[in-house]
Amino acid sequence: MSIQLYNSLTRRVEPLETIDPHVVRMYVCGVTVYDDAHIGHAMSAIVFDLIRRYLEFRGYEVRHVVNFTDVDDKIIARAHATGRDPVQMAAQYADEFLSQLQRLNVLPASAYPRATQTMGEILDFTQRLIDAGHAYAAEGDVYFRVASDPDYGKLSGRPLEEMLSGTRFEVDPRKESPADFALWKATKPGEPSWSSPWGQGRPGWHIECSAMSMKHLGAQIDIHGGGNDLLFPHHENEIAQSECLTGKSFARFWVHNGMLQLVNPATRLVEKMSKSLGNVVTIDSFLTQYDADVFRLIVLGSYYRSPLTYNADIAADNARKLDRLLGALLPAVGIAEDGPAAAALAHSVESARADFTGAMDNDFNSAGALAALFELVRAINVARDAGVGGVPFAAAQAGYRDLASVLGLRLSPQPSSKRQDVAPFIEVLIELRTSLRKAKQFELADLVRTRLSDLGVTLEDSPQGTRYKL
RNA sequence: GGCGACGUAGCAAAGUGGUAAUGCAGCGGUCUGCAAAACCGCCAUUCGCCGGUCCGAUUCCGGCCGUCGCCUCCA
Repeated sequence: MSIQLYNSLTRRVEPLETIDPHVVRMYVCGVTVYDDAHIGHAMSAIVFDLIRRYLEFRGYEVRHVVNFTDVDDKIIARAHATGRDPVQMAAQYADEFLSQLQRLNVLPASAYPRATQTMGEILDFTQRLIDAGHAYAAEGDVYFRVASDPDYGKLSGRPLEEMLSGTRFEVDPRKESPADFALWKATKPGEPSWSSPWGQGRPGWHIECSAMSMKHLGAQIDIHGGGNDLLFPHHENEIAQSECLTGKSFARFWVHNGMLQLVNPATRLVEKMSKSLGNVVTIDSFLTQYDADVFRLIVLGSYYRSPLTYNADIAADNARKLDRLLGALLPAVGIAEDGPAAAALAHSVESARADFTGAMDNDFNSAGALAALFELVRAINVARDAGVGGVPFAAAQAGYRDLASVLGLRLSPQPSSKRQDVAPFIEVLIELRTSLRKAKQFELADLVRTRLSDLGVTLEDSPQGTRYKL
C-alpha cells in the first residue's frame, strides 16, 4: 500500500506519487530569524522531520531543504532596536536554531539556504518575471502582477475578485492592483541592500522561497511544507510566481502543520503561540526542564494538521509517558529463549510493526503509530515478567528501538551535568539503604527512600538491585 | 463578512457504516518487608446538538451551537 497524504491544494488525501519513484523532493519554509525560536517552530520542524524519517523508512531518498529568511522588515526593525547589524544578528539566530534542532533530534536537512545567499537567483527570477510580463518595476520596487495569473488563488480558495473587494489590502499608488505583491523592495536608509537593475534594494518575502526551492530542488518538487499560517498569502504567492515563471506546476503536495497554541493566563483564551503575541515558550527553556523526547511525544500524540494546545500539565503527562517507554528497555530478568512467551513476543513485534506502518501510511498518523509502540511496550514487559531473555528478548527490544527511532525518539535521556554531579551521592545512599534492608532495619531504609523521594529521586527495588529515577 | 479546520471518557488523543485504539490520571488485585516499577482487572451502552439517508451512523448528507486558524508579519 502506498503512503496517503493530505494535500492542501486539493483538500483531499491522495496517494504520494513522486516525480522520481524513489526520491522525494521536499521544501519546507523555515523561520524568520529575528528572535529566539519557540516550541511552535520546534513543532513544525519535528512534523517535517517525522515525515522525512518515515519516508526514508519506506525506502525513499529524501532531499529535504529548509530555508532561513534572514533579511526582512522584522529583522531590520529588531536589529535597529537592539543596536545590532541585521545580517549578523540573523546569522546568529539561525545558528542557534540549528543547534536547537540538533538537540531536538531533528535530522539535518540536505540544505539550509538563506535569502542573503540566494541573491543572484532571486534577481534572475525577478527579471525573468518582468520579461514575461508577470511583473513590473515601479520606483525601485518590483511587483508581481497578480492579474497575469489566471490560477491565482487556487491554493487558498480565494477568488481574486473577492480578495479585492475586501478592505484588507492597503492601497499603494505604485501598484497596479492592491493584490500585487513585492518581489523586490527599494532600500531605505540604514537597511541592508543589494544592487539590482532597479536600484539598491532587497528581496520581498515570497520570492526567496521560490528561488531557493528551484535552486536546490529544481523547477518541480514533490512536497512543499510549512505552517498553515503560511498558506495565504505566502504559499499562494509562491505558486503564482513559480508557475508563471516555469509554466509547470510547482509542488505536487502542499503540506501544512497546525499551530501550537496555548492558553493565555491573562485572558484565559486559547491562542497561537507567536512572537507578536509575546506568549512564547522558547525551545531553550523547554529543554532545560524536559528531555527532547518529551516534546517529541507531545507532537507525536496528535495529528500534525490539528492545532496542538500546550501547557505545563501536558508536558508533565508526556514526561510520564516517556518513563513508560523507557521502562521497556530495562534488561531481561530471565534466560528463556524459546517457549510460548518468546513466540508471543516475536509475534507482538511483527504486529506492532504492521500497525505502526499502517498508521503512518495513513497521512502520518503518529498517534496511531505511538499506540502500536505502547502495545509493544506491554508485550516486552509481559515477556520479561515471563522470564524471556537472551536473543529473542534483545531482538524485540531492538525492533522496538527501531520503530521508536522512525518517530525520532532517542529513548536515552541525555544526562544533564547536574544529574551526573549528583549521581555518586545517590549511589552512596542506595548502598547505605541496601545494607539497612539486609539488616532488616526497614524504618531507617524507608527514611532514606522517603527523603530521596522528597528531593525528586524515586527508588525502584528489584532482584537485580535498586534503580533510581530523577 | 469570506475561506478552512475541528468538537470522542477526568485529561490528551486515534479510529470505523455494524455497537469505541493508546497514554496519563483514578479504582481493585498480584508481586514486594513496605513501596516503586511491572503485570492482571475495572474505568465512554457512547462519540457537541437536531434532523435526513441506510437493515444499521460516532463514522455519509443538511442545519444549528461551540472552539480555532487564515484573510496583515507569523512555523
